[in-house]
This record gives sequence, structure tokens and C-alpha cells, in this order.
Amino acid sequence: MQIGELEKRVLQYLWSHKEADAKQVHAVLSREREGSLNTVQSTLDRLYKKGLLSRDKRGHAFTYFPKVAREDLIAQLISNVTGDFVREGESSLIAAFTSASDELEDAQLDELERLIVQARAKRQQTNN
Amino acid sequence: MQIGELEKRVLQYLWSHKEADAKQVHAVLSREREGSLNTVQSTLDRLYKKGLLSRDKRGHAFTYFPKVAREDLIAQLISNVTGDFVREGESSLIAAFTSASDELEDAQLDELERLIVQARAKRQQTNN
DNA sequence: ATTAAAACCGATTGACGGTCGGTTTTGTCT
DNA sequence: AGACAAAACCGACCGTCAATCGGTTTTAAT
Repeated sequence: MQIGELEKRVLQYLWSHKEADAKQVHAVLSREREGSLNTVQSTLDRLYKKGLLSRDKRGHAFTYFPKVAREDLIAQLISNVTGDFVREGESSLIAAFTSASDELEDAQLDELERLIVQARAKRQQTNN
Repeated sequence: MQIGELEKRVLQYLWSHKEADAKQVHAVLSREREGSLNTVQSTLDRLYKKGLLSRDKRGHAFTYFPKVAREDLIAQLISNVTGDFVREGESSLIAAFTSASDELEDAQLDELERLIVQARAKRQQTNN
């Protein structure tokens, strides 16, 4: 799946505000970019058809909600873009870490390790 | 930057074989896909112009070499595709890990942790 | 029923990867 | 140097997809 620039901004907004209709999104975005309400509407609709948003009619307008978590989408995008490059038995994450580690802060290294420990604990519990 | 299907295959081939000219690449790829030599040539040239390959004239033909490491390209692609989603002080990797951890094998968890330890050791040395 | 708001449709534009025919350049061999 | 063959290079075209927006239809509130 391919996510455009405007689509990304719209997603960002919805993740941080939980819900909004086209008018609201347009109002906010028009402070930093051009574009008609119609364009925002199309974009919301495209995201909806991509399964990234859900919606619910309230009065005239649809109110849109994020349907996928930000982290899930990030994971999916990473998987899409790296999938063909990754060997059997390897993870995109590991491949990426190999070269990204230099840019990580100490705190992020710690955080990542913490998450690993946590993941292990979880699969211990659930016998995963 | 955007990498197409054929471009990915060509890169894969060059990473595993170090160098090749258009003819060779075409010969190999034509076992699994259609397409003229010219198409492969264009693709090599596009990759060259993108800075992902270098080349060197040998006789009539250019011989192409990978210019970026596989892991570096993966990291760059991840950064491109997730960049706008990632908060200050956060890493795409961490965000991705949050949702991908369930799919990782135990061995990969171990591997990742090993890489973390290694990264720490390295920055200890170089006073990073 | 009227009316205003929003959804919906369809057309257009701009990127970009893939594809390939045809021309030009370039190396090689005699 | 001239002929020949091989490969580079150019330019055109297609398909896809995000962005854009005008105009029409649907819909809901009064």
C-alpha cells in the first residue's frame, strides 16, 4: 500500500484527535497548506476505502475514526517496503537495526531492550 | 525514494553477486520473468541515477556494482516511509517493534538483544 | 417541500516504474 | 582507417496512483 503526503497528515490528525469530519480536518490543514474541502473529502474517502479509517454518519457528514493503530500501520509499511529484501528467517526489524543502530539514542536502546524483555515475559505467560 | 519491483530484483541480484552487466542480469532474470534486455538496461541506469549502483565501463558494456549496502537501503526505505509518522525522540524501529514483536521468533528476539549489547559496546569504545 | 450541506462522480494532472523501438555512440578487429 | 557489432542512450507510451476540484446527486434538517 502506498500512502501519500496528504493522507499522512490526515492520519496524523486523526490519531491525535480520535475523530473528525472533513470540515474539521480541512479547517486545521488549511492553516498550513492549500486545498479545497473537496480534496480533503476525497482523501478521507480514500483512506476509508484502504481500510485505515472507519466512519459513521452524524447528521449530514461522516465522522471518521482511525481504524488501525499508528504502530500497526508503521509495522505494515515497513513490512511492505522491505518484504522483498528480507531473507527467510530474518526480520525486517533486524535488518534495519543493523544499520540504524548508530542513530539510536542510548535511551532508545534501553527502551528497545525493555520491550524485548517484556515480549519474552508475555510469551512465557501465554505459552506462546 | 520509490523502488519498483524490477529494481528490487536487480538489487537483490547485485547484492548477492557483487557485480554484473546488463546482459548477465537480463539472462538471469529472464528465467523467471518476461522483458527485453533494454528494460533491464533502463532499470540499471535508473538505479545508477538514484545513487544505488555504481558502474564502470568494461569493453562495450557497463559493469554495475551495488553502491549501498542492503541494510542501509532498508534503513533508508523505512525512514522514508515512516518518517512523517514518527515523533521527536522516537524511532521508527521502536514503534514498529511495538506491533511486530508478536511475530518475532525467539531466536530473533535473542538476535536483536545481542545487537543491542553490541551497539552499546561499540559506542563505549568510540565514546559515542 | 424547500434548502443547504455533504457525499459522490468523473475528469485532469503530475510522478514514477516498466517497457521497448530506433538512433547514436563506442569499442574492437582486420 | 574503415567496417562491424554491441551497448548506451533517447524518447515515447502505458499503467498506476495520489492529489485536485468542478459539478451533480443525495440526504437530512427545518
